[in-house]
Amino acid sequence: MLYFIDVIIPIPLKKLFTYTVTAAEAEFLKPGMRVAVPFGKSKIYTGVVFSIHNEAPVAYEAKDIQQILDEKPVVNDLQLKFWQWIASYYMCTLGDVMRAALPNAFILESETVVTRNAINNIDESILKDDEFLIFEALQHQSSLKIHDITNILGKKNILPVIKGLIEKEAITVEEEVYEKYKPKLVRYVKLHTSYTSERALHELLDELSRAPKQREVVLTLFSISAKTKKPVKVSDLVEESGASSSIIKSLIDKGVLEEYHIQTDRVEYSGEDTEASKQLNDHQETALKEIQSSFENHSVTLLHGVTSSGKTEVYVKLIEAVINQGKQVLYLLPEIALTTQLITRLQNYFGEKVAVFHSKYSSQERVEVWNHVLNNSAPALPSGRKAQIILGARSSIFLPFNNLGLIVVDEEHEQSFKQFDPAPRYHARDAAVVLAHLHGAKTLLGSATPSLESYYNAKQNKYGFVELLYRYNNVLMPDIELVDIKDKLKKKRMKGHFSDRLIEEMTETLAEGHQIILFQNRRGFSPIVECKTCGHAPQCPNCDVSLTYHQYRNQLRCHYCGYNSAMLQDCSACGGQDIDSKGFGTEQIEEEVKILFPDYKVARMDLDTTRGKYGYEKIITALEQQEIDILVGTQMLTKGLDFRNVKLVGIMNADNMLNFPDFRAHERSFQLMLQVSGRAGRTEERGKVLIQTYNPFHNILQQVSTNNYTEMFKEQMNERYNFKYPPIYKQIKITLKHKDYNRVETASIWFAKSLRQVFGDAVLGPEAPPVARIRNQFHKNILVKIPKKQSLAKTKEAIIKINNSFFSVKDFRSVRVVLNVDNF
DNA sequence: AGCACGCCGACT
DNA sequence: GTCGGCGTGCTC
Repeated sequence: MLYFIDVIIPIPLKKLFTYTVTAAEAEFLKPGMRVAVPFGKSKIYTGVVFSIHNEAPVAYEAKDIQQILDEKPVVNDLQLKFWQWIASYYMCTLGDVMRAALPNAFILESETVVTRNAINNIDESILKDDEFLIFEALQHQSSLKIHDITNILGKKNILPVIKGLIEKEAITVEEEVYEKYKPKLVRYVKLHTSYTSERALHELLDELSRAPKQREVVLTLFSISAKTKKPVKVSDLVEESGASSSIIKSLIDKGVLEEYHIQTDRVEYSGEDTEASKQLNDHQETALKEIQSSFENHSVTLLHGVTSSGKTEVYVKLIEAVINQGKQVLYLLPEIALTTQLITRLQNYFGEKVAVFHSKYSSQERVEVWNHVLNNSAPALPSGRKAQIILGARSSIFLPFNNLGLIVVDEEHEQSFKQFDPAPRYHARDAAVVLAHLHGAKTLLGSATPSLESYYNAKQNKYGFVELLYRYNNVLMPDIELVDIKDKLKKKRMKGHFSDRLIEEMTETLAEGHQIILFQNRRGFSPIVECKTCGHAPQCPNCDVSLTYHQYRNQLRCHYCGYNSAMLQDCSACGGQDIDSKGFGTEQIEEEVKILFPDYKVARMDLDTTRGKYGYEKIITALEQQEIDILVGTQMLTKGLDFRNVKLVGIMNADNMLNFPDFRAHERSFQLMLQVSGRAGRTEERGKVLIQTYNPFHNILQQVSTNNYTEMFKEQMNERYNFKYPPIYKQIKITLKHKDYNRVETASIWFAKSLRQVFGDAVLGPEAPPVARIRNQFHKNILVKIPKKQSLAKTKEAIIKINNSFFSVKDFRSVRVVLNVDNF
């Protein structure tokens, strides 16, 4: 009997690949184990075993696998099912899903290693110059990597050189696979066993009296281990004793100290003592009860809880109940809401049982979290299980859970749960619902401003629905005031971008010793730079957008491709000297505040100031410690931050969000404004929010100022219905990209025409997006709107069919096609 | 996606 | 003449 395995390869190809295995290998292998397999002419890839069978492929000869990489599956059966769902729902390949799901360090890649051919004695004179250089380098080093060779020769195309050397039998090449994950070892020291007796110890100390520094080290070692009663790290010893590591080394060499290594976690769980969860207030208690009873007949429940209503405490109670049943919990949050504030809070309750997983972790750290989750089925620590609660951003839905009991999706309305690039373009909230279903678990969606989709699902009784309408400690919702800046301008009551009302409120708030948050939904100093003489605005050379001025580096930057150049001194079109900045961003607001309130400390929070691992935390801590009086920032400010002393929130300009060209602009503006407003007055005193706008009678602004979610929902749903938008209709966006404009043009017209033959006028476009060229690629969008009663599966089938015939047209082959399901 | 193969322009 | 550009086709 012959044995074969079907393998998922991390490349965007539809098919699985079949390899031969021996009977013994077939016996050992299980789906979800990793294997290294040869692929193409020379590469070795990491594949995940999908199935083991006896059906020999007919059209080709299967290759042998190179080696098995795991003892036990690293991916479980539920995950493989989940991967398949993602691939089919979001129209991508299993390979795409594998790439996104596995920590990078699990996906090994081969490297070509060149070694000297030891058998033959080569006549060096037959070698060309480049060949000789490599040959000579190999006299000194036993092997070279492709990368090294590129460096030695200083040119790109080195393959002919290697080929030449192989032909002349001077070298051999091999593919080597490296395990990328290395456990972290920490160096410890202890006193050598021969000194354990009292007498030997005295002798040692006498002996060391002539080496005071070494004696000091030994004494410090005693004091540390007496204090902590734990093994002593070399790093601690160095720090405590102030001795250099060479002194420690000489003690080890002498045999006084003994060194050893212990494997440790890179990710330390700092949660110390577990604190009991808080007593819920009556409203929270009711909400908890309602959620629990809702779960009895709805596997998904939406919790609509106003800002500062204490949703987290309710989650904590639910989580407690689930982990007491020995099940796992996934707590999903948008990336930027994963702040130390929340992490510490949960660790205080659950200690080591909490593990955190997000994009700022290194790939080594991710492997550790992965393994903790994977091994969770086996009891680990007496105190409980490590990583039973995962607190993570969208990609944590891919962790190897084996018995989830509950998924909490907090800030459910956040758009950052949707991945846009690369494939799989999944929405973590929706995928989480499916994941929970696979585990027979419950899903709780929570938000102060639910997405229309979820609220609609709740209204349709597809989801359960629970409301929490009172703030913690019964603090009143902030008082929201709209300021008409058109009117203020007319009456000359604006100072820069600040109305007299805002300045008044700010002055008062600062005088009372409270803090202020100013929200400006745009980064950069001023979005557009324009020549006053000819009106020319500098453009990005790679994209169809104007460059943005960033004051802190005096740079012009492109927000799409990252292109940057120094700020121009004179206009590149007419040579005029007068260059003006139009519009405004966070940087300019910060500047103006500094001038208006010179005695107070101002800080800014946006993408530019929060780069780096702790950039974000620094600003948050500074605000908490009240080192900052006024914080100017973008979207980031809205994410679940809890500042006690902020009393005033100013929204500098509401109009630029409302006028955004997107069918969700109004919904988003509502969510954004209410979320920012929620930062005001979170303890005792009622907060104040000022919204500056040119159009105070805009329905959304009225709804924000009265905190009227239901009204907003009703009105927006009406529009969605009229214009056939989600959640009434489903939609799939098809984007075509190519560097040649005419090619995308004809290609997209062809594509849309074929779609129309099937779907009629449910097809929109092709249309050029607002930014028609990005990174030198021209874009065209086609939108397919799908009514509720039309089968989604059949629709996708039809699209795939059209896509396939598209690629059989020769001229279209080089056009990139991106399929985006639920592209919002 | 990579990567090889193959066919054309611009340079030591 | 070669080096290096990218169009085309294939990967078990």
